[in-house]
Amino acid sequence: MAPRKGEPGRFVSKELAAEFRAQIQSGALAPGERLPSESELKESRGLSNSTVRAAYDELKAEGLAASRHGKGVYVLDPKKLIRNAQQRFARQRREAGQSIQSADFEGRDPEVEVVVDVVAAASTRIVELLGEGAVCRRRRLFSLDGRKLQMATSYLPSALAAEAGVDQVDTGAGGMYERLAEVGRRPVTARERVYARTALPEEVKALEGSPGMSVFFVERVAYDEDGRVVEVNEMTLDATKYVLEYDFPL
Amino acid sequence: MAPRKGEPGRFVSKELAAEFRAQIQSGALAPGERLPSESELKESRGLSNSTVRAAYDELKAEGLAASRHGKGVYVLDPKKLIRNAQQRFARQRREAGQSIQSADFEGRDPEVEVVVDVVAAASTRIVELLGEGAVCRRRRLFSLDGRKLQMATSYLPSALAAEAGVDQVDTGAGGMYERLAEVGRRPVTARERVYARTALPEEVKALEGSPGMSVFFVERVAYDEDGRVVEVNEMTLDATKYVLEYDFPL
DNA sequence: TAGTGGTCTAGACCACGTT
DNA sequence: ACGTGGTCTAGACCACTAT
Repeated sequence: MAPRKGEPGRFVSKELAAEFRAQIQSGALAPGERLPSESELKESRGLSNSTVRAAYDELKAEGLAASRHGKGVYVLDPKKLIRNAQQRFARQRREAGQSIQSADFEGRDPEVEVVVDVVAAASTRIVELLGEGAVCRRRRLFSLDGRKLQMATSYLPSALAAEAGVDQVDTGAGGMYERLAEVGRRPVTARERVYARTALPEEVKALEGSPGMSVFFVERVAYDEDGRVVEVNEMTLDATKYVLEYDFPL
Repeated sequence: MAPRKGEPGRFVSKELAAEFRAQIQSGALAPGERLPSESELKESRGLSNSTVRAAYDELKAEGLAASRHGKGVYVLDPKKLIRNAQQRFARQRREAGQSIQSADFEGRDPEVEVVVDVVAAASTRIVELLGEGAVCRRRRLFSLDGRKLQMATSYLPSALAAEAGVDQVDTGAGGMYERLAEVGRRPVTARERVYARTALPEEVKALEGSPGMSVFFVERVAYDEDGRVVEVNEMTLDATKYVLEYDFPL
């Protein structure tokens, strides 16, 4: 066949991707709809399966579509959860007895799976931030409507964690930060560093996404009044479902 | 051949990627080094070129490596520029006559290409934020050491842009925000929304990156004292080269 | 001209989900 | 059993970079 017809730089798979991209963005293909199957396109357009796959891989990486093995490739919903770093910590929410994380979900009911384990060997980055010695690690997996959204791992100096009683699964009304405040170590400022990259294979599995999906990696460091680090939280967020929002003075 | 040897779920390309990923992260393969060529691996391991490519594509998407057509695949430098949203606007820098953007580059000498054009048809999102009518669009492309880092497009109400004189290429000492302050419309707060996804083909070309690379898309909206929108800036940043940093009170 | 990455074909086989 | 996505092969041809 003629894989190319015209000037160089025009590639069948890119054009096919562009075609579906346009249809998705114009709304001609609505969220939840199924794209044509590989074999369908292969036959109707005289392509090989790899070419069709390359096109679909592009759309999946951009967060426009996702595949379900054995079922098909589906258009994703472009709506995203807005995670506002400051609003999540608003005083009225904390005092109302809500946990910090629940503000992410705008009144919805997130399923949170909590794992607690004390870790002897922390990463060099965690040791750099929290100092030496064992740290208490709290790990959470957040879901909404059965879809995995975010993994979060919280690190604290082990002595502080024990003192504040946050080495338990249930940290009580107001969440962990209230417990820290009660022992005089209230976090008052935070710094977040945001990275973006394609998900590693294990992250794809954990978040139940497609290979090629983008993720945010967020490192949040919380400081008390004296500037001491009281918590480090490493988060991996599905970037196809999240927008990060930050307000600040100029 | 035997493409698989053992339990299912083990894939040659993923294992190959994991092997090089480990070597890169351990430092056994240093930044700037060349990975084995496709044909080399193809022969030495009895694989097809597509399998090797799949492995390298994974590394490229994760930002660990990048390919140069006709030359080879090279390990990327994991060091990143830290873009602190607040520090960029620190008063002392502005008053010292520095432009806002230059704080991104930590004393280095960025090459900035500026394009100015007035646009009649703005996107619906821009119209939603700035109101109707024409807007003045300033477009910049930032490079460092010849590597493209960031594209930024700034939108302002056209009347305001003309009044403040920022429809020129050179916005003068202190940059655009000082010009706005001089006409009584100093921006005092901002909100940034951060998206992450795989780069579109045109973005890959503009940033001179590899297909599959991740990018940040940042929408910054700046408000004056009265809460009016004075500027919207849409930025696309190479996520393999940038970390976004935000400080805030809790 | 030789070596490299980039795209594509034609076909095989596997794993998942449904009927 | 059948259709779907996911991986892989073996080989072709093109485009870019160097010599």
